[in-house]
Amino acid sequence: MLTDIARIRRFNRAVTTEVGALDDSFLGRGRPLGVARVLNAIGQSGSAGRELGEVRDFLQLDSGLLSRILRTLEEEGLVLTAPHPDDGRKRLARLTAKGQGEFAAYESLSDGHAARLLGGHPRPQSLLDAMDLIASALGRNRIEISQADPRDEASLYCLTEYYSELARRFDQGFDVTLSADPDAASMRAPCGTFLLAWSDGLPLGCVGLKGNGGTVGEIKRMWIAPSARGLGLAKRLMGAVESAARALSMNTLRLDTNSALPEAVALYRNSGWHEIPRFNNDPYPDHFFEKAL
Amino acid sequence: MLTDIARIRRFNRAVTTEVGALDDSFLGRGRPLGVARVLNAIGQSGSAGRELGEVRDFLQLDSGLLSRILRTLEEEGLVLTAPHPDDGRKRLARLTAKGQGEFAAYESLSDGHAARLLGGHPRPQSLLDAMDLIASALGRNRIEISQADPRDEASLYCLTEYYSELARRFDQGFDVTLSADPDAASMRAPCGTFLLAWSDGLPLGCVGLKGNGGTVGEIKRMWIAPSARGLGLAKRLMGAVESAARALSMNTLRLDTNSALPEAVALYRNSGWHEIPRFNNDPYPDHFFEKAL
DNA sequence: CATGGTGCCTGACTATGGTCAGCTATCTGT
DNA sequence: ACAGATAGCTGACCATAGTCAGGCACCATG
Repeated sequence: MLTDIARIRRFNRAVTTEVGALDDSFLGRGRPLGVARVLNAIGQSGSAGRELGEVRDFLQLDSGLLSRILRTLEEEGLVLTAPHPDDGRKRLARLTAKGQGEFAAYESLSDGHAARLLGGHPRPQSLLDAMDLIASALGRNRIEISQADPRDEASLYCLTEYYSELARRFDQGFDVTLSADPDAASMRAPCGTFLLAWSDGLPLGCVGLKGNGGTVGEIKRMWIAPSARGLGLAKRLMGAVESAARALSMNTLRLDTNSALPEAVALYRNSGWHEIPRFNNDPYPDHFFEKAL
Repeated sequence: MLTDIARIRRFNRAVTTEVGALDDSFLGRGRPLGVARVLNAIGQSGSAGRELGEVRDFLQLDSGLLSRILRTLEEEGLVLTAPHPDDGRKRLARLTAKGQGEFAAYESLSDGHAARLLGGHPRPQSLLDAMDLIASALGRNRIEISQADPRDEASLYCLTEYYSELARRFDQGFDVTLSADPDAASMRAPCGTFLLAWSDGLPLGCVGLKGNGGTVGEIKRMWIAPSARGLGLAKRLMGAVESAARALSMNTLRLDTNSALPEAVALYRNSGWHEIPRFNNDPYPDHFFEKAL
């Protein structure tokens, strides 16, 4: 039978072959895979250097093995290690100029690979969306939530996606400048906060907490990337933003939303929020919620 | 910047981790990966046995290495090898009953993995579609065209998809029983043929050639899976079916189509077909083409 | 029936990844 | 100051994968 499982197998085979090919291209620079992986792990962290423990966790390497690989890289003149300034037991590894060159060479191998794949496809955007969906499905446990500035690039990316989704879903369209606080100024420390959900370097969702120093906060701009919907990320983000609110000594949260976003309305109803009368003059919302912390 | 390349990288990382996890689960049965892979390669070919050369090509193994792995499997009582009946130099490997048990255990590990992935996702159909799209993009060079019976399961799968796509795209819907030759009887040897495009066990497209023993043939039921569109597969299928027509001593091909399928009309116009007057009473088509071979 | 080619096997060897015990230096808490 | 924990290093060891030359049996040709 042409089961779903056959389709997954085909995917696995295609991807395994592809990953193998990528590994082979990594071997093209005359270095064993393990060494190349360590070089890349160190290179990813920029010039600040990276703690060895971090590298070990990231690559799942044994301490002894990493140590030996580092010696190899040091002998090649690609990596320097130095004691950690705050903790003499730890060491930091960083790339030398030569190491940065090698790192860049690996990067461009892998980028070229990606560009070739995209360039050869008739619908690159669908391909990327498909990749996002699969990466989210496979990596759902590795999504991390962290604080950010709403003016950061990743935040702006999420907000732009959010606004354009609102524009698509609201009958009357959406213009952020008509909404209160369009530049998110009050979603920063010390009064508020802004959270991003990250998955392997790609932001998958955001939520803002607007405060004025008092005990009442307002949740704004909650958005989840389409590829990550249904994985429980909205609940996690809401939980995280409630914790942040408590940490800012708030005891009441409010939010507004629109019935054109039924999944959001349902989420609020199912997680302890209750409807209250309109509390602002924003033209878009038609539902208003409050929650006691 | 949040480039497309960052998204591909994230996909690569997610998938590499996943493939690693799959490999780990393969190691769960106390056998090294290479041995497990050979066991699976032999098991896939059913009870007939598989030529060692085939296994070597499939797994990209060195002859010596395969030989040793086979000895391991024989010692474990999982595999039997015997000389090839037609060529004493070759050998055939097949699973013993115990080997089939182990093979089934590996299969169910991998199926369980797949089922868990699908079951844990809110939109399994989107996930499968995304996998198809990616597998087609990665494996575009490995698509093979072969002859089939239109009553085979894979053919029926393609035809069903084809009919339901027509039903979606035609304003008036589509009912195959209103069309001439609904059961594809004349698309089989010796007068006609039916071709399938295969990618790693999944049929991605089909085309029928209807003949009556004369020099005029008719192309019917050309369909390409959505995930494989734009990769040039339609051109390949048309080329293959034209060769098949020549082999059946045909010198003229005809076909009908509908302006609701503009990509098909464009393909015919761009590959040597010219429009002719209606040549049947089929209720659906509104364009008719002919090509001299 | 000789010749060269093919498929498979064996033995010898290497590289890579990975494990583990034990060591030193350093930090943390009391 | 001291005990115990922690981070990293080293040496010794092992398993797996992979390479290569040479050999044997068999096949296809003339």
